[in-house]
Parts: sequence; C-alpha cells; structure tokens
Amino acid sequence: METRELRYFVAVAEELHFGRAAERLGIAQPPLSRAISQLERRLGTPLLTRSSRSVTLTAAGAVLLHEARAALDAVEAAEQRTRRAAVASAGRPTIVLASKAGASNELLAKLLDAYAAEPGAAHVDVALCAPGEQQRLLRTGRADVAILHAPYDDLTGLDVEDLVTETQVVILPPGHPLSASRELRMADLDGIDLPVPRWPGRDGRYADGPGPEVRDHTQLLQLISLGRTYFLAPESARSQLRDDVVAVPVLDARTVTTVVAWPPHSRSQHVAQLVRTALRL
Amino acid sequence: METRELRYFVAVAEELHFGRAAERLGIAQPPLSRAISQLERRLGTPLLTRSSRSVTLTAAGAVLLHEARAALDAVEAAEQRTRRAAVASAGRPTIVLASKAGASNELLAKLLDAYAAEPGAAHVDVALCAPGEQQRLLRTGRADVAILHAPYDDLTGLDVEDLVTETQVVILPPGHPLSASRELRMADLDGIDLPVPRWPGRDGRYADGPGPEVRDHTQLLQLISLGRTYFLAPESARSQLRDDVVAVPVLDARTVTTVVAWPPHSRSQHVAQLVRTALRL
DNA sequence: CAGGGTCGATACCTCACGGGTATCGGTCTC
DNA sequence: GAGACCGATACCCGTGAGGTATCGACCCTG
Repeated sequence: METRELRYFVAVAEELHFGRAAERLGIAQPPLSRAISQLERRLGTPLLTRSSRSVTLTAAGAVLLHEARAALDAVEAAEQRTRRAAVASAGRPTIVLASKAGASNELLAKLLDAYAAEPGAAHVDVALCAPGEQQRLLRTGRADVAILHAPYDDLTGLDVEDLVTETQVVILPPGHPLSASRELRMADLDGIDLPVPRWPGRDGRYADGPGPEVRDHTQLLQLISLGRTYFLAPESARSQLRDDVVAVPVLDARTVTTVVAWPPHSRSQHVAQLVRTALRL
Repeated sequence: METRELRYFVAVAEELHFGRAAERLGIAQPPLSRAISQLERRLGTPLLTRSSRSVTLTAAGAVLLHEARAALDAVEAAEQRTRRAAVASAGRPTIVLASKAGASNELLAKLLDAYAAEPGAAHVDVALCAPGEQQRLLRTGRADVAILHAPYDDLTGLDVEDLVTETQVVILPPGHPLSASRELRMADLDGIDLPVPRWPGRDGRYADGPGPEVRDHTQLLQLISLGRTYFLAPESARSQLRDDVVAVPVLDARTVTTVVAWPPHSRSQHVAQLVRTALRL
C-alpha cells in the first residue's frame, strides 16, 4: 500500500463523502472513487458501504482508518525526524519540547533550568501548543519530548514517565454562586448553569454544541471572567490565574498526572537526559 | 513520502550497495539511484555518502533507516489488520497469538486453557515463531498478542504486562566438565570451550562467526547433545529438555521476564480479555 | 601503467497509471 | 415528475516510474 492510498482513504473515511474528500485532497472525485475501490479490491474487502445518499464505514474500514492514521503519522515522523537530524548534525544539537500553552508553567521553567545546567545539554526549543496538539507533534516527529496530562491526553503508543499528580480546581467567574465555596464536589458542578467550552478537534474544527469556541488558555480565562463558561484545571494552574476569576478545589475530581512523554523509538541521548532530569525534579 | 521510496531507501541502506538493493527490489539499478537522489533532494540532505567503492549512511540516513522501518511496519500492519478484521467480521472472531517455539510452553498451555474457559472467548490461533520473530508478527499486524522474553526481545513501542520472572540455567552436553556442577556463576561460563550458537537476523541471514547456525530449539538441543554448543535458558525450559542434555542453574545470570505484549493501538476486546486472563495466572 | 572489472550516475526512451472532464444511474426532496 | 445530489463509469491525456545503454571514477592485477 502506498501512503497516497492511505491518505485518500483517511480523507474519505473522515468526511464520509467522496466529493468533500476529493476537494480536501485537491483532486477530482472520480479518481478518488477509483483509488478507493482499487484499494478495496486489493484488500479483498469492502471498506465503505455506499448508498447514493450516504457513506459509512464497514468494520474493516474502521480498523483501516485507525491503523492508517498511525501509519501516516509514522511516515511523516520519518520525514520530519530525518530533516531535523540533518540540521542537527550540521549545527548545535537541538531538541524540541512540546507543552500545552499555559499549563505546567512552573514545572516547565524548573525543568528547562535544570536541564540547561546539565553537562552536554542540547538547546531546547519549546513548542507551546493548543491542548491536544503536543501528541501530534510527538507522533509526527516535529517534537522530541512533550509534557502531557493524563487522563486528558492520549498516551497510547508513547513512552511515558510520571512527574506529578495533582487534584483539580474548578475555575469560575468571580460573581458565580459557587465561587464563594471553600471546596466543592463533582456533584455540585452539575448544577452550574454555564456551558463548557469547546476545543478544536484534530482537524482544527469545532464540534457543534453549546458553549464558546476556545483556542487557548488566555481566551478561556477571558471567557470565564466574562461569565460565559467555566473550567476544571489542575491545582497548579492557580498560580497562573488572572485575579478576575476564582478557583475552588473540587475534592472528588479525577486527579491529573503531568507526564513527560517521548516516542518509543527515540534513540536520542539528549531526550533521555532531559527525561532523567525531569524525574529528579 | 511514498512507501515505495521508503522501501527503496531501506533496501539500499541495508545492503549498502545499489546493485544488490536493486536486485532485491526486483528493479534495475538506475531507477533506484534516481529515486534515492530524488528523496535526498526532497529532504534537503544527503542520506548516503557514495564513493564509487563503497556506500555508507550519513547521520540523517541512519535516522531515516530507523524511522522508515517503523513506518513500513505500520503501513504493513494497517494492511494486515484490515485484512484480518474483514475475515473476522465474516466468521468467528479469531486472534493470533505469537510465541517462541519451544519456550514458555507450560505457561502458554495454561493461558490457552484459561482463556478458552472465559465467556465470549475468541478462537486463538497460535503462531509458533523462530526466536525474535514474534515481534515482527506483532508490529506488522499478523499477530494480535505475543509472549515475549525480556531482555532478549525488543519491547520498544509495544504495550506490555509482566507475567513471570525466572532465573536462568545453562544447558550443556552431558559429558561436559561443568555439567556435574550443582550450580554455576557467569564467570564459570567464560571458561566453556564451546562456541555460542548463531541465530538468524531479521533478514533471515546469519552473521559471520564461530558457532553452529541454529533455527529453532529442536536443532539447538540436538547440537548441544552432540557437544557442539551450549545455551543459557530460562529455568522453566527444563521441563522441555531431552534427557541427553544437562541443565545447571546459573546463580547470577540476568533474570528473564516472560511478558505478554500487544500493539499499543490495539482496540480488540478479545486481546484485552486474554491479557487479563494471563495476569490472573 | 595499460587494461579489465566494479559500481554509481547520466541519457534517453517507453508505457502504465494517476488524474482530468463528461456523463450516467440511482435516490431523495419538493 | 422535475430537479438536486452523489457515487460510478467511460474515455482521454501527461507525468513519471522503470527499462537499456553508456559514461566516468575508482580499484585491482600483471
């Protein structure tokens, strides 16, 4: 199978519409139809069921969608890591660390300082990402290590070491009825009359629903201070809050574990050293 | 990047010879040369240094070789898993378990029995592999779970649960001077005058060196009984030994951990259930 | 040092295949 | 029943992957 075929299939499987998929791929619809049916012939199984009004995935198609995404990530990672290895072998060794913008800030600062003090430390480029974006950078080879947060981020297929586990706080507008409480329980949050924010999906688009569309933490905090939404965040986020929002501990919220993650095939000494440094913090 | 280009590069990087690589790929040498230099142009970096007498990898080339192997495995896995999903959704659900031929036999038998007794258990096809071959089956989607042995097998990029940890015994020809000992230390083995066996590499070929070429455990045991070689094996292997070889415990040998492993992206309920069953043993 | 052998690069040709346009056939809506 | 929508089919074209022949650099060997 060629990656072109996988890209084509993923586009159709995600759009569930040949016309839109073709448009997204920048080709015409007929060659796309042909490519998919050729793929089906080669695999010896239908991947999509087409009625002229709708397209749906078969069981085999769902498997291929999942596997093809992983395979395409691996191919792109091969390309990116090779590119980066080329520039690294020319100039100063550099590793890219991906972190969620606005999260784990203090930990990140400490880590960068501690690592920079190590002998033979590489230069660290910090890539601040929208939530959920760090894994993509890792999996596609544009980053070497990432700071992630279980259970929010998907850690499948990554090597991981735990750094800290924290309880969560709910971040509310200042005037909100619950904002006066010293502590809350998850059940209390059900009564909140505000919609939860909507984050962009991996395709950069927003799901339908109530709640404001949100891209980063600055936006989010502003929306909270305007009384438009609320949010559950790790305790350590408190130190970054503006004074026009209120944080209240939620006793029985799921704990959040900040982890350092890297691709399992990584052979970089620099990454290994940075991880060791992180574990000593 | 297309998988064709990756396959071409891997062939050249492994052979370090354009002519042989082309032959292995079933194409002529000129298109191969062209494809590689086109790849280099696109990546913006040389991958190989050619002097008309030898071809060597650059640093970037070494990275690409490593990454390309992983990517090609992922692509093949996508194909195989889709194929298998197609037949599974037609007939009875089946999972493929890969295990080293001749190793962990009792554990495997117990596992298969215990799993078969579970409600809703899938049919389990057992693939008995040459040593080191199980991972390939897992990574290329031809198997769903495998029984592996740390530290012998490479577990990078696989999800793993430990099953048992054992000490090792050395398996010797019956008449060997050390075979009368009740127990040994690693230092004692240095004095053994026999060469260690050679196993085939991932390309199916044998490295040069002394020691007999060996494909499976039957062969190995026969060669030991003939006084041609010796071998270090997990304790549990004793129950499988012929009576014309001798096993002696080695007190300070590295312990071997038998693990159950599966691809990190696996979503199969059946695999999860089999792993749970294995952990209860 | 001439001559032959080895090996990757280059030149040039061919054709298969990926991609385009036009159109068909089936289905839903009004 | 007309029209819109959508995937499949028919047919054409150009790119580019792959082939053969050959070159040029390098290493032997007598």
